[in-house]
Amino acid sequence: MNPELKKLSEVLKNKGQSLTNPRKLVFEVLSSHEPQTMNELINLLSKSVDRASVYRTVGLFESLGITQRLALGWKYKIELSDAFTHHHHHFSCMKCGLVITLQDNSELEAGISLLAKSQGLTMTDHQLEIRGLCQDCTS
Amino acid sequence: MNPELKKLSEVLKNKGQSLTNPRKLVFEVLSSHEPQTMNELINLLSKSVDRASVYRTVGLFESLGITQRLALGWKYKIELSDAFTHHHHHFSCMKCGLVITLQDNSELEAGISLLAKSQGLTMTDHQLEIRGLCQDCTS
DNA sequence: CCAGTTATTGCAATTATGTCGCAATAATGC
DNA sequence: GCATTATTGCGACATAATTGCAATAACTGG
Repeated sequence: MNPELKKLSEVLKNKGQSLTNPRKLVFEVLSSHEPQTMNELINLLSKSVDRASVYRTVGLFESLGITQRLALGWKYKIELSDAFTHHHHHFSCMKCGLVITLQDNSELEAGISLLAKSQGLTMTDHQLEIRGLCQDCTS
Repeated sequence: MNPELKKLSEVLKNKGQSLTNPRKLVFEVLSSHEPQTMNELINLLSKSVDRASVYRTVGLFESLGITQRLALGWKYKIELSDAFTHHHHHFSCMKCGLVITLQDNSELEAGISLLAKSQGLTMTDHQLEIRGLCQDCTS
């Protein structure tokens, strides 16, 4: 079992949840692709997992902090949370829909933490989306 | 006519669009409330505006840059864009659902612009959501 | 490693959300 | 005001998401 899957298995066990086949499959798709819309997930898994189970699995994963939901462009998408990938932000091209993952930037991160702290808020998580035009669409 | 509405009227006229009653009403609800989900909008306006028109109006507003769509918590919500309010970010409490508007912070903004520029991307817009626990839910 | 127990799945039905065509209506320019 | 044109509301449709329940798969202790 690959290390990522092992981690998933542990997280699930810790919360009293079982590692089922549908859950493995959803996790694998999320591990190996860009952020997915629900429909993309459902289509990719259509032969092996039922629609309803994809919804239930994503719901579970979200409640356990395994995945997070982002608004990118006009649709919401699902991706693994920071514990399973490294923290990053996104750019979406509003013309062609391209999504680009942006490298972490420690100064920016520090600024964001500070902003939360200054308001007495406990930050568990954050997401930044930059919208605009990608290089191809700019020219 | 209040100054905000006047501005709306001008923007619409500039783009060859008319200022209709449904559009005024949708705009007024957005002006006077926190970011709204589509359903909140539809329910608040159910006596005066048809569902389909709310969708069409929000679509129009988005395409004209009057409103923008945000992912807050688990749902996407609609709010007036920066031209009609001042630029800001959001905090969402993942326990009670409270949404807090965070003051603009010029250093943070500069960092975000820089990040986009360094990748050769043209930024038209961005949104930051900080998630966590509000003061009440922390204690 | 097997059987019993319990959680999870797949399926079908249902509900919620979003879109579309079209006749009736309201807004704009003159 | 009146004619012209865009917009609305309505009903029908399409898509997305949720639910109940019987069948099935995963976990536990022996």
